[in-house]
Amino acid sequence: MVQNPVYEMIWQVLAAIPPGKVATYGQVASLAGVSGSARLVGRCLSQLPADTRLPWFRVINASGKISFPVGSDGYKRQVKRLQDEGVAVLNGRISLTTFRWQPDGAC
DNA sequence: CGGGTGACTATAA
DNA sequence: TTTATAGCCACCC
Repeated sequence: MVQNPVYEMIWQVLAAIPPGKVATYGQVASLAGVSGSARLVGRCLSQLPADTRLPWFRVINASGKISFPVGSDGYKRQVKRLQDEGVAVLNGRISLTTFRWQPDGAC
């Protein structure tokens, strides 16, 4: 259950990220109306069920890297998902300038 | 109510 | 470039 509408907003923003693109925690937070609270996004993702349909793997940190410890289970899963969508992960880093999601603001 | 934590970010040195 | 620090907000004890 969710008590806070913020979480649902985050999920909505998350689902709006197109395939082949990525967004940072701060970006998602901003679009969800909680700008400055990137940690909330991280918390929200950490609570997502393993079988969720949401593209949680399209969310990375502002450094263009995956926020999981390198070599961890979640890390490998995220890299696999990203690569499967055509996102290049080189040296554990993602080119934000190339793959960053640029929302059209259509709402 | 207060203190600690976390899949974060921006700024300064 | 990397490290340190402060700010951020919900959740848990």
